Amino acid sequence: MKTPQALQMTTFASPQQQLALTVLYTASQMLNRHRALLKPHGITPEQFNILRILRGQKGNPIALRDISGRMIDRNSNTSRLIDKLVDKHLVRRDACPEDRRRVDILLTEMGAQFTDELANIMDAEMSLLQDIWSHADAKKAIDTLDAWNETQS
Amino acid sequence: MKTPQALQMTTFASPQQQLALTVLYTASQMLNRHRALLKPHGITPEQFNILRILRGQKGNPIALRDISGRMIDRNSNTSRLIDKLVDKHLVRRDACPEDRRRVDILLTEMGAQFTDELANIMDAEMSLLQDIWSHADAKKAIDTLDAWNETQS
DNA sequence: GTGCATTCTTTGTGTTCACACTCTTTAATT
DNA sequence: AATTAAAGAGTGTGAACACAAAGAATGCAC
Repeated sequence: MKTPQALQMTTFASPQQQLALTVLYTASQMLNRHRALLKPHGITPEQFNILRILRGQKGNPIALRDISGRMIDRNSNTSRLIDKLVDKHLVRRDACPEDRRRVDILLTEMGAQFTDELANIMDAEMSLLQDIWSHADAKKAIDTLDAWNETQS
Repeated sequence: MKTPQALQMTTFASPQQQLALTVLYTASQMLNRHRALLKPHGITPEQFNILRILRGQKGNPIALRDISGRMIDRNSNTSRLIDKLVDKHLVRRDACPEDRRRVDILLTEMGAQFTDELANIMDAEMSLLQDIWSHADAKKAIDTLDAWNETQS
């Protein structure tokens, strides 16, 4: 019973098509798992994604547009996600001196501490992957998926 | 430059972790692609997913509960998605004679024809995958991802 | 039969997303 | 310098989702 139950009943035209559905299914499950892990801390995976990007800046401000570029889902909703984080006092909005169109985003002290705690939890979860996937298999699968990603725009 | 731009700046703790992010990223891109393909026909990937399941039934009714089970995203919103399809006259809701808790879902004639047209478009898209992934690579990647899926509940 | 847990569907609420648009500010063109 | 084009951030709208709770129907224990 290797194939997930949700996809079992389907007959696949080709392994390629099956892989496409497996990727969609796996990503959905992963996101659910992350959501469940973060929920007790009152934050969503989408919001945590932004916190993680800001954490990588180590205190330096970053323009909102650069955050959008590094997000998994490029969306036009970064503003609204930042709103939520500002409401929770985890993040600060500053005017950018050089270009007044831009807005710099910065972790607050509280936000930095909060992000560190969550990062530990997520790192622990991520480290479990090493028991599931071998080094070589992971690299091989990355190459395969990236071959498709390259064809996109 | 094989790695997608959105993930380039990140330093990965391990290939395993990189694979996890690559899966999330790839799925997001795939869904965007499907959304763009279906949009001119006024339907979303989520709605088409249901139509495709119904098409597999070849005219036989199927309980709403079974549709939920076969969807990529198990959600509690199947009712509302069906609502949209009923509004478009693509699908019919019938009372289930044996168990009055259940609701049978059935493609209308118009829905069956509409689904066939869309299925052709999506099949054409899916067949492009064969130029990108080899038979063996696809199978290998499926095995890798399923190894993780098995660990989930 | 009566009571009670279970199954199945629906609905309320809040969040996130895509798409399209506006507004302000900067850059480019002439 | 004035006009036009482009970039960046925010917002209105509709769709989909998770979570939770409701309601109706079934099955089971007693």
